[in-house]
Amino acid sequence: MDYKQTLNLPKTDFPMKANLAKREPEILKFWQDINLYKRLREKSKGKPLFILHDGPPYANGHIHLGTALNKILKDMIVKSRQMSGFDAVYVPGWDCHGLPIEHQVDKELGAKKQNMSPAEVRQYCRNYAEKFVNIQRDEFKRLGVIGDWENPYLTMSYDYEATIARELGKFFANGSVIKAKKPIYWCIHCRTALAEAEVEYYDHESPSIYVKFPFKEDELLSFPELQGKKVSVIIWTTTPWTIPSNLAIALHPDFEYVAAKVKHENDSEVWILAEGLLEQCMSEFGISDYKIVKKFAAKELERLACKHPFIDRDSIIVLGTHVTLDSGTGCVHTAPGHGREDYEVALEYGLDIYSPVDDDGRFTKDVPFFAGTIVFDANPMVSQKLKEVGALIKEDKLSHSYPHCWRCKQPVIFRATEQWFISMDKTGLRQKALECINQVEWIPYWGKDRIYSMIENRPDWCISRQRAWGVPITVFICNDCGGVLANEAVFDRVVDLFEKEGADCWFTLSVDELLPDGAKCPDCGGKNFRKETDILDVWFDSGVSHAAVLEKRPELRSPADLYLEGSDQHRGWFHSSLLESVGTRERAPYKAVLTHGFVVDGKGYKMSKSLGNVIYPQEVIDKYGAEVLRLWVAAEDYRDDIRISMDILKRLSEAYRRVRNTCRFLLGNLYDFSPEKDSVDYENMEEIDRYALHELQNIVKRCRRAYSRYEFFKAYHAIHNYCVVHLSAFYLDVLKDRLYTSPPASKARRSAQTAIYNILVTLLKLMAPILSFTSEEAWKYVPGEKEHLSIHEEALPDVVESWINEELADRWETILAIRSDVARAVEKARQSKIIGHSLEACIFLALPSEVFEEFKGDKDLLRSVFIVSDLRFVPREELEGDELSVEGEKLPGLVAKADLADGEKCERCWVRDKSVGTFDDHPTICSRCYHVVSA
RNA sequence: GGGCCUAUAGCUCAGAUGCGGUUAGAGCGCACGCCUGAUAAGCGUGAGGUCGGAAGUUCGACUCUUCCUAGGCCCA
Repeated sequence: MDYKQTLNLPKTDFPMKANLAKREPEILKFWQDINLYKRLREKSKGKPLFILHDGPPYANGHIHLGTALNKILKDMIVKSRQMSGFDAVYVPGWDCHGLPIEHQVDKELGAKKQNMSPAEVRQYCRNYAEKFVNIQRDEFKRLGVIGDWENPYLTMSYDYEATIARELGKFFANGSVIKAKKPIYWCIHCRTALAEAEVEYYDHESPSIYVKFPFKEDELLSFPELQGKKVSVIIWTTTPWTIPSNLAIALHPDFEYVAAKVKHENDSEVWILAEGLLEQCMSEFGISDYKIVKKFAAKELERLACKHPFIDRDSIIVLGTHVTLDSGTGCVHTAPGHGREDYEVALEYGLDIYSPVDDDGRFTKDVPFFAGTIVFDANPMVSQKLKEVGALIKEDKLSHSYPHCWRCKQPVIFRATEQWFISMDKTGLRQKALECINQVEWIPYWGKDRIYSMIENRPDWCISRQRAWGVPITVFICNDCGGVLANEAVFDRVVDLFEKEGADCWFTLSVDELLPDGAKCPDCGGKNFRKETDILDVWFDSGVSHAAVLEKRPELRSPADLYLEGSDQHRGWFHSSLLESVGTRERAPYKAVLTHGFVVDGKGYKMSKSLGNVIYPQEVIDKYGAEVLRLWVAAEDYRDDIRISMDILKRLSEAYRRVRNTCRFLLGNLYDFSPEKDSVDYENMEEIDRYALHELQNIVKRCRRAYSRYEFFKAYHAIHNYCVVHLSAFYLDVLKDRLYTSPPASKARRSAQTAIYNILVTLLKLMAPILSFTSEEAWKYVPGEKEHLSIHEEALPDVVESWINEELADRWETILAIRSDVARAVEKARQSKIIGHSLEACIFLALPSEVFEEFKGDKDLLRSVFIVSDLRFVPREELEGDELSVEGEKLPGLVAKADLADGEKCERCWVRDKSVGTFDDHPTICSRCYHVVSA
């Protein structure tokens, strides 16, 4: 007889092999077909809202691991909150305006662009953005991210553009917008102002020159020892082209300066520089023969005037704490129109913000010798000129970190131009923002310090750009007096038009069509206007998303519960959103802000094409499936840098298989189980099954706590560990005998099935926010009636208090300790070739007396837990000295030994038993099986 | 150059409140073995860290301080 046929072996169609690359799209289609997002919304009506407001990625290019990580994290949060009883609405968005797209379009259009109107170029940009919105949408959906993908928000949609204009109007109305000349980063190649966020630093080779600025003759009257001498201040610069714009020389107020007598080109001269740099400079100049003739405190030289080396103009001495002794001479060449610190110190001293450079980077007509020259080309010419006038001490080259344009990668310049700013202090914006920061929960906590110091120290917000693809600064300039028309009526009119036609109409309609009736210049009463042609910084666009999305959509609200982005957004979106919201509403647009780190390679280095360590999401999806990518996001502590490598992914895919297989085994043993009909009441369940349910509650507790704190790595470890240690290696292994050999409908078997059914359902729900595909796939195989079509409509399991039994847990902790020591005894016997499978063993066990007292009546329970054929309690002395015996490690005082069990192996249940061979009609099976088979 | 952050076994994370105190724990991977009724599965055993480095505070530090190194984000 084939006794195997009489066993209840596991059966399931749930495949062992995931084949995720193929199966995931089927599950995605299922979600699409049932319209999961819509179903979730309908079923969640009336539940408390949880709003995770999506930060809009830029609609350019394909997604990368960073964006994938971000979206998966958001998805796991939204799903876990949804399953925790919230109505977790998720509206994804895209940032559509801005230079990168315009740049790409420039490339595609090439020369054709010259003949196109701004409106036509904008249409091209719009199409370009739309294309990548669609691409990225598909890529995000492929990751299993559930959201309102049919109705995302786009910063280029008409209503969004109208909101941008409306919000800008509020800043004009409250008086915080100012127009000012200010040095800003300027890309002469792109002919545009760049935000701080738009420059990147690369190494660049610059000239390095030391230049003499001679004192005016009568400036040194108070220093008799310098009378009649040729005295100069020595400066150092790596931008010779800014020398024509020099208006001052900055010294540090706390440094000591010296006048040193030197011989230079056969002339006796006196040079002034910082004492701390004297030696270094002299050796640099190759001058060994010098003598200090006087020392100064910087203060003594303040406001004295030097002569510009080749222009008839003074250069006065100013004091500034930005001066350092790291390099140069301690005397800093200051061109207020060409440097941030130069500018600031110039404001203090009332100097002109002089910047005689045009949009193309050419010197204007005011500049003698170099008018019309591109500034970078002027570098050698300036050096030459300085040499001619005898002002150049030394010329060299220096490789250093220098700002470059983020798009064209060309070096940028600092240049003062007329720009629009939102003032940080005029209306107290900075102070109010700092106060609001304290109202927000920052996760991790140090994010607060980070953004606080950024807001504390940032300059005014430059909101204007000289480009085409963006929302215009919708104000009018009076042709007669240059006054600005930016009142409520203007903005109301523009907002109306934008809502109907989009911001493009600013470019297609005439001034008269755009102006509200009866518009007059507030300054001169004039009626002739031109449009401002600058557009807004795109950070302003995304910064108003709380107004354009959270406040506008009925299903959302502001402030959001959570903003979640990479830690770079402390200066980006968190920052601009805060300023916009505080500036117009006096409160932060978010209650909490969560940040994650950056994706780096397996060694902790950032990913870059040049290092060749870039991994693309698509590679991972093709090879392992999006599920493994999700598991990666879950497994890593995202608050730090997040490492990824093919090795890490391989590990994760193995961990995935383990979890999947555990689910499969659970399913396989439920093929004939109906939870409604076959469940056994808790009180009637076997002890070990009740213990399993107790342990299950621990994992529920751990996961729920982890989810509530967004600590997915803890949930992942808890789930994985549970599957491997508790289920696979212990509980399920022990259960096999009972599940397989008992009569199918016996209470013993139904008890086990009741436990594993509950375990399975609980486990799948706990997994669902992370392993969204697999939990959904397995959900379909779970027996019994289900209320919902998708597991994502279910709630996370609650802790079942009545299943918690600490007393039972204590008892089983001891059993597991004994089991662990017994396993070592079994292993010893195995190594000695006495047994193979543990079922061949009989365990001889000596326990400490109090433990023995507790378990002496549980021989058969322990036997089954050890998965052996026989168990005998023996006195300690009987085992001591036996080379097969093992001392207890987990349970000190225990001694255990494994030996071959008596009797024959039952062909059906594989237990060795003396009863095998005693039944004439079934001579190869044991009495236990005999009763099952002959029943 | 400045601000913030990180650094525990080959890998991913721990030791539940951003607080110093028994021989630093898991899982994975690895090695060896078993099983062939979870089988491109399953089980067992074992070997691996002195907590990035140095100094200091302390009766005592992986946990506190300083400095250094490496890496990340932001800024210059």
